[in-house]
Amino acid sequence: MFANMETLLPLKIETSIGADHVRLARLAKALSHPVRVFVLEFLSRRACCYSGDLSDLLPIAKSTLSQHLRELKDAGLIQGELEAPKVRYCLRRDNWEQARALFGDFLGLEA
Amino acid sequence: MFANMETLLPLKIETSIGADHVRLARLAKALSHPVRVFVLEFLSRRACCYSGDLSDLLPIAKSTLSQHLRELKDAGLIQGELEAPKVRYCLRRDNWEQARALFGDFLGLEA
DNA sequence: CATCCTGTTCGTATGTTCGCGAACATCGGC
DNA sequence: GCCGATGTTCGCGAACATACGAACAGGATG
Repeated sequence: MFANMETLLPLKIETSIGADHVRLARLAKALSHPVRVFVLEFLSRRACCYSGDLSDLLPIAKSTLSQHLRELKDAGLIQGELEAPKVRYCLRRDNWEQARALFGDFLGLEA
Repeated sequence: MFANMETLLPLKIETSIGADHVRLARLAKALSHPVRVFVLEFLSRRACCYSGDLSDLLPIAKSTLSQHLRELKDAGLIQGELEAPKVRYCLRRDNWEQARALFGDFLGLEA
């Protein structure tokens, strides 16, 4: 047997899955629900929108929408600011660009 | 109140989430784990590979890898053929192209 | 200050994902 | 016909995801 058996696993990790794989998977997870895809597409066209705009369009409870928005926020893809009684959501352009770059690289696409 | 209140929800569905949102979310879900991202990237470079090749590289149990491969197969992104004692996995180019098109459209990227 | 409007958070229920080892299936070779 | 090599499927527990309504928070407005 190998004396350094316990070192093999870390070696495997290094030589296979890297930070970009994890990052891309994290982004893909954020995109892994139709509602979140819709929200991102919606926001990528308009500059910003209110939570209520989305709630009017989507056939889900407000609490559910709020949860999806939080996931997008946690993934760094959107940001929300309290504005009067409403909440204004915008795309986070910096991370959106990073996402485009990562997916583009992975899929062999370009801007 | 509206007399046709019960028709509003289907209307919402039609006017918001469409088939492409669902399709993209389905693909994103397949990409939502680092191991699956790695496998796809690996396969997109080489034409095909054996399950054992991946097992040698990845720090996970074979049964776990098999599960991830099945998910990619269910998503239509890869195909596996039994070849002697091994299993040969290849990218499904047709659906891979469709995935590239969907993501490209969504992200505003071109081939 | 009470109220309304807009969203978020909480609690809960239900199902899905992830990882493993054990057991099983399949095929070539002895 | 049995064995070994290679993967898949099964069964399980822990963790996470999805959805909802009820309850809560914060700011404008009467």
